[in-house]
Amino acid sequence: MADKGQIVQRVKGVKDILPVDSPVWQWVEDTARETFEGFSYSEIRIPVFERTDVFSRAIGETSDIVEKEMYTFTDRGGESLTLRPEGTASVVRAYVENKLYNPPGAKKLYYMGPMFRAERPQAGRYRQFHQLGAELFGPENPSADAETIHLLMSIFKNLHLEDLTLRINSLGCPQCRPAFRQKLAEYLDSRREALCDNCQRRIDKNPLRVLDCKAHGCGVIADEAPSVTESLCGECSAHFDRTRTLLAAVGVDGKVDPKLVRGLDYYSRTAFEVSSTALGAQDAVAGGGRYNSLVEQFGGPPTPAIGFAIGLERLISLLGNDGAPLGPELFFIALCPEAEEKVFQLAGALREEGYMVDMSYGGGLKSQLKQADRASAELAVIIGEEEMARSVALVKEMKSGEQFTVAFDELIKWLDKHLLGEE
RNA sequence: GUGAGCGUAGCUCAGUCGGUAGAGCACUGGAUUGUGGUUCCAGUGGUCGCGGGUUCAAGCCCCGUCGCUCACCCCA
Repeated sequence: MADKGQIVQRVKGVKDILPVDSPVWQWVEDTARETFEGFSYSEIRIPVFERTDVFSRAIGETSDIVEKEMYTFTDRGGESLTLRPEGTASVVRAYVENKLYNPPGAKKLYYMGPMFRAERPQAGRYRQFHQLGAELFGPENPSADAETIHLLMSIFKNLHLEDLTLRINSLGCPQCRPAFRQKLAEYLDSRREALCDNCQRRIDKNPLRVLDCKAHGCGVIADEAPSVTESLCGECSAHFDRTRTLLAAVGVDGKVDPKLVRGLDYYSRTAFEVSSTALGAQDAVAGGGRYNSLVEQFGGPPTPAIGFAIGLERLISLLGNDGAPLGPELFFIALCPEAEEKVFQLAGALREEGYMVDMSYGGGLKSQLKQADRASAELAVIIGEEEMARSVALVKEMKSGEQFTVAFDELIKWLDKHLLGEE
């Protein structure tokens, strides 16, 4: 089968997260978890694959994701399964299936993990990428919308990301959206010739998408198009205003953008997106919105919900890589077999004490010290024949070059004092 | 799915008109038989992505192919 000795390459569009990069990932994940906890969220771990219809039902049969970007396969039982292209559909499925709507009230869930979309890779776009998302089920009040957006912005703030743009919009509800859609379609039809080919097709299929088309001509037409904001019904309008008032109260300023339209079919009312000019063409770091009918679509009781997802690769590319991996506190060097046994014993004891300990696996003193240096160790602990004979270790401070002779029995106490300043 | 650019040492890259495969960093050894990180000296390291073609001769030109990157599309 496999060609012996041939290098196997990773699948197109996937990435290895290497040791140099993992500290940043861990920091982001830890910071996000802390922030979620501060907002009383609990983690939910959803499967990486689902029955295909979980996604086609939630995201919309005609969306690009479902039509051409899903990794779908048939399992041994002949069932169609799909690697999750996003998290919301699975969380909703799990919410309904596990009856998390009982006891009644708000349910706050977050998740993080890999997602899969068979797109052509590009800067900020991969076939396996990672999302970190949150879903709030239950409340319909604008306070839920504002809190969710505040949570999202708090995560960025805690990661010290400042230069981000938050745009918000209201897409209306089943009561007022059809009228707007109609009005927009009529306007666009009157300007049909000036639109790009793609948008001409969208006039009937999904006229809202024309609003965020990047083609220059379409942008001009979109600017003059009837605005969603003016077409909102009284309730939607009040909901949107209240959301913005509450956001202002926590110091979050989002730019109202009537042209913001989200790609997934399930959104209603509040929609938002966070982007960065530092990202290139794929400039959205996070996006989300309200989806009030999805739980019902999945067979649950009518339950309004709102959520967002953050793209981790994009977010991390904004952070830069100033996360130098931490070296061990101690690096043991043995110069003879007897010393090696002693090193095993001492290193074991110190690891139990909680010290970060590494050791060499052989070589001369010179080469082993070089290894300690390369590992960025703080202290090198050298034990050879001379030291064995005297029952002492030679402890070298790598940065200064200063050396100390410490009796084996005294080593832990000496280190506590030297490294931690404890008596 | 469409388009463009790029594939040379572990890494970053140079390679003129088609004429012997290069540099810096890294790595190994020595100066120093038990002392790293600085310095000096020496050395190892190549399927020039892969396959074909043109040519006396191809890293360089031509065709194909694979990969990477960026953009369109779409989205996080």
